[in-house]
Amino acid sequence: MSDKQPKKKIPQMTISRLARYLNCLSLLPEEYDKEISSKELAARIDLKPTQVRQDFHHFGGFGQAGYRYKVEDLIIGLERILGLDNLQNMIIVGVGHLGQAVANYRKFERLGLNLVGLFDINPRLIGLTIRDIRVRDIDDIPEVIKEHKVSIGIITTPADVAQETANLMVINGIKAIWNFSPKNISAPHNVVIQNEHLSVGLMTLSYKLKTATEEYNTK
Amino acid sequence: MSDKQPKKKIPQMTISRLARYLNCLSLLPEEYDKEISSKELAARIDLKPTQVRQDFHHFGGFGQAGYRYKVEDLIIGLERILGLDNLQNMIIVGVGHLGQAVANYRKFERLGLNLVGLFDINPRLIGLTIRDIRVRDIDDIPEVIKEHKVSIGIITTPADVAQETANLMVINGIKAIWNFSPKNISAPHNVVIQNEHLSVGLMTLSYKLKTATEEYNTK
DNA sequence: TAGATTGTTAATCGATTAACAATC
DNA sequence: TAGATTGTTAATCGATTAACAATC
Repeated sequence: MSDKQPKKKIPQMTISRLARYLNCLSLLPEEYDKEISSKELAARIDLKPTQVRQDFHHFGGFGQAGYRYKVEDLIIGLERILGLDNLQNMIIVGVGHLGQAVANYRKFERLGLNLVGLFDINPRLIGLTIRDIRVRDIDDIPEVIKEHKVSIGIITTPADVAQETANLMVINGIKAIWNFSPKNISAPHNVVIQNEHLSVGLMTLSYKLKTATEEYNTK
Repeated sequence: MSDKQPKKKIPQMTISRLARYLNCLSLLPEEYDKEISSKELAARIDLKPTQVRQDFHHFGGFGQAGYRYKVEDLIIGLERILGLDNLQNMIIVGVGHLGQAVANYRKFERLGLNLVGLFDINPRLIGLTIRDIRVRDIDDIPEVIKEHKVSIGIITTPADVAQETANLMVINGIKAIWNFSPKNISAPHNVVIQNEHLSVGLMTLSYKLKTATEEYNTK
């Protein structure tokens, strides 16, 4: 009953929540090792139980009326929905601090994401080894993409070369781009782009701080 | 007409879009130097003109019927709404690659956000100077917060010390926390928290890649 | 049985889009 | 005037929440 393909488009917000459910489940303490209810899961990430069940309902549900969810079933189901069940190879272009920070992100392996290449133009960085991967010149990108069937490209370059980096990735067949540069990049519509714009988060924080301060001051 | 205080709670999505509007406006090419229409602005970030006007309407609007928006008015108005018009001081705790990447983020100054302290426990890092700021021991945090009236704390520590770092910030009076560690942190409800969880973005990308591939395969 | 649970439909709520008067 | 524009209300659309049958 948990294998239904969704007919309708799944809301973006539901996808974000699925990611948060999965995160939460993988960090669960001992006592929830085996089973968890929608109520308990919801409480842990500050949502309502019906929200959890409705989100799962898009995919036919992961449990059975009367029983609580089996944690293992949830994890496996969510991973399959999110496409984390089959291995994807990734490269990082731009090995400054941000690129090295991303390269050292510990969760990649567990998510079935495999880093196979690091690239830069800076001769000082080329030859360095990070996480057992040697930093290579960007000229080697086509070769590595072909050799490892890379599907995901991560851009951690300066903004002014982000677009040409994306172009290079697209030409060589990359299907998804995770963009950390502050500029929006464009690509053919069959290439998926996820922008990670720090400024949006920072401005949101600033807004929350402002409104919280105002509330406090008028009390 | 652009100074109305909103009575009702502003949707989170509206705030994110305001941030994107502001971003877009600050990157505008010459020809839009002076004025821009809701249609043009919307097109640049893939939205509908009515969405833009409705978002602005929450705050009473920024223009006048018949005229296009004055870019300068928009920028000033959005900055004020987002709380970017008065200076805030920030510190970064954790000066690994991620911390250094954030410290080097170029937009801070323009957004009225002022980095005044860098902290770590690693003796190798303490004493280093980044962006004219000397890395200090975390024991100095209380002193610096008091001296500079720091309101924003940025956590770029490993996950296992994220919560205690947050506690230290809260005790010393910090009002907003920008958390880059993969763990959710908790704080009193009068302290604002913005989590920046990479895994959510990465899982979203993975989901998009999966569904795009499926579509392609069934065509 | 009583209490707790999920799946699922229906009701509510909120956000986006459309329509249009007012203005230039 | 005709065309373009914003502000603002109304209509539509979609997402969240509530309710409840089925199940344990």
